[in-house]
Amino acid sequence: MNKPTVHDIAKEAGVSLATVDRVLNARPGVRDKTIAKVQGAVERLGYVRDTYAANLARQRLYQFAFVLPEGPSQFTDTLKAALKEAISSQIADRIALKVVTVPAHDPHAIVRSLRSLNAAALDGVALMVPETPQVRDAVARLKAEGVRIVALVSDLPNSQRDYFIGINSIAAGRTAGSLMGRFAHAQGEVLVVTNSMRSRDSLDRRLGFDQVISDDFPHLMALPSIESYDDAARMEQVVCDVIAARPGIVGVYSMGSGNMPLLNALRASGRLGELTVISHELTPATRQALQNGEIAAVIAQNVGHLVRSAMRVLRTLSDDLPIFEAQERIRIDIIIRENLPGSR
Amino acid sequence: MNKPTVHDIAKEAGVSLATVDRVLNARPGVRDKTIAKVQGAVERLGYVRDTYAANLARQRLYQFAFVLPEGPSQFTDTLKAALKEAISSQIADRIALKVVTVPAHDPHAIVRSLRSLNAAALDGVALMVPETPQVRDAVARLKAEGVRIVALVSDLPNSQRDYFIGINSIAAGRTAGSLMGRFAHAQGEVLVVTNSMRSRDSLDRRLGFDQVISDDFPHLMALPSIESYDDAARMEQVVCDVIAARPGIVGVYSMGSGNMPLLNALRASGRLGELTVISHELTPATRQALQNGEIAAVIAQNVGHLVRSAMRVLRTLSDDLPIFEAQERIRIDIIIRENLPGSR
DNA sequence: TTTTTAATGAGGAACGTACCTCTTGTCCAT
DNA sequence: ATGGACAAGAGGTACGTTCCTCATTAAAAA
Repeated sequence: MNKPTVHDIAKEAGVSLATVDRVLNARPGVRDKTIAKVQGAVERLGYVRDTYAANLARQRLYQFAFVLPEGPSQFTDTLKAALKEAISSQIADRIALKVVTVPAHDPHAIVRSLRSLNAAALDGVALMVPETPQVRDAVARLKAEGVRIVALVSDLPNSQRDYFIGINSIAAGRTAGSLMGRFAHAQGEVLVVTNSMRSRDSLDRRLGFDQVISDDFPHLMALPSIESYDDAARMEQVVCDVIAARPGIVGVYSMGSGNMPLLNALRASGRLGELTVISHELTPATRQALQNGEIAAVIAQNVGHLVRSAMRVLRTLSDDLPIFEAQERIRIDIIIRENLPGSR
Repeated sequence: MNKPTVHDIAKEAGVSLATVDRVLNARPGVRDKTIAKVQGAVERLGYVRDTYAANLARQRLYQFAFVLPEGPSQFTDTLKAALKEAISSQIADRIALKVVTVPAHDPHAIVRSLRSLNAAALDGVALMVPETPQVRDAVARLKAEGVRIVALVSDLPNSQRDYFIGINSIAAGRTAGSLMGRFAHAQGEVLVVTNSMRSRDSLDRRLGFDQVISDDFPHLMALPSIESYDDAARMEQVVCDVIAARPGIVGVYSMGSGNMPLLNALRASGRLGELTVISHELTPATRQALQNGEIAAVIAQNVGHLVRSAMRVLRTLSDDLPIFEAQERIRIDIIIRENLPGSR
């Protein structure tokens, strides 16, 4: 028995091809009774629309936009690289991609960018921006115009996003905490650094980290967060000072970007060897530090999966098809020197 | 500028559609000079064949077979489940799948199964069997008949497989060793258990594990491997005995399947709380034990990725297309309680 | 030069679906 | 009963590719 086609459905339901087409594509002009007949046939034969033939016929070109934070960040750089790579693969078949970068900390500029998108010519948007009331509104507007919205990396829990693709930040923080607790044997303090605690991701990571440290590893004490506000020099200076001032520090948890200045400061302190360093995101800097044994572990999300998943989900949403959740779940990767993936 | 089609190529190359088709599908009857003209046009326009339209026209149905070890193993069970799930998704579009189970330790039975496959009606085979001379020959025979071969989970390095999908066992062993060394602080011995050291995977994992332990963690000493030979009762008994006899044991490394009897024995010993247990493969048993805090970490490979990758690679090989390696690389997952993925 | 052979052109049908037009049928209100 | 509105049928073209046949041309062999 071969895969049933629309013709088989028509025969089975005792209606014409045109009617089957009307039902399948939810076009008007069909009685409820007839709709039921067709749907019955669909279920009896186990018909599934051949998406590829459909897109071929429809001359479908999915128009997606990726909105990413601009500015120098190794993480977004790798993300963009993954995006570029995906474009030239089968994954991006029939997908026209537009990448827009926005200043991450300027909600108004973000909204301006979102508004400048031509919603009419757009099927979906993947958004990696902090959630603000303005963003929330912009998302609602896009949704209203029929654009599918996917939150990427950091969720927009209070917006009308259709899907979130990324890892749970609390769980990521807990993972970091657990590794820190097990790796750092000696009693002592843990330095926690981040870009900015104004971001929800950082807050959640810190929350998860603290939960685990205080519950399971009483020999450690997590210090208040140090924030760099994207200022590498400042970060380096502050970390240097704190490390010098507090000999009780046994571990460092880096929650966000800016691992390069952090590592520079730690190297300068001469105490890197005795510290257990755990950071987020696999970038050239953290990869190198892992290899050197300077960082004990990196908590990461596979950017390749991230962008492929985003494209698959946007496409699936655009087709009003159900999402295969198991395939889209992004794992919290723990990376140490020994399981560091190859060249990419 | 839209995606170029065969018609555009024909125009650009100044030949007819038929000739373009002959060139693209490597059919005979075209002069070298003309082939060059067409290929030049292809490159200039950046033509990529629309695989879906092609398969539609060709009425292509990929015929793949998965050859998996039979017998009670939670790992192969999850693998089969992942396979079943993939079949009902878009991934398996135009793929007809046949799953064959073979007794893993009987090379002749494996070869019989492989021979019983109708090579003429088969495009590709994914093979998860130990490599023996007989298997090697059977693979060569299938290859000769034009069947693409992918080694799954354990490689067939000396056979003519087209691709290997799985993790590097030495690296997996090193990862386990590194975690063991960092998690188990106290000086002591590490018990190493496996199903059988006759399997290359176990040998390699042990090799990697020992490298790291002896190089980086001199406070630990890995004991000789205990083998269960698929005999749960025996495994339980031996582990019980060894645990009782050696109070210096601080860690347990389980390299293969059979985590259930191992855990039973450890629970019975009453010393599970003080032991650092690291095992392979995420199964219901190891998942439960992770959640209970009985196992410290699991080294895993994502079976979902495994089967999806296998299907993608087989399809790509069947189409004589280049493989997008970065996408097919299977990561060595480190799973602890905190980053245990959701329900599946 | 003529014959043979190989290389190429021209055109069309098919794959499963979408979407279009035009026609026919059915039912209800007037 | 008749018009109108809506439901359904019938048939077509298109999408990009494959694969087929048949005709034509150019080059090599006789």
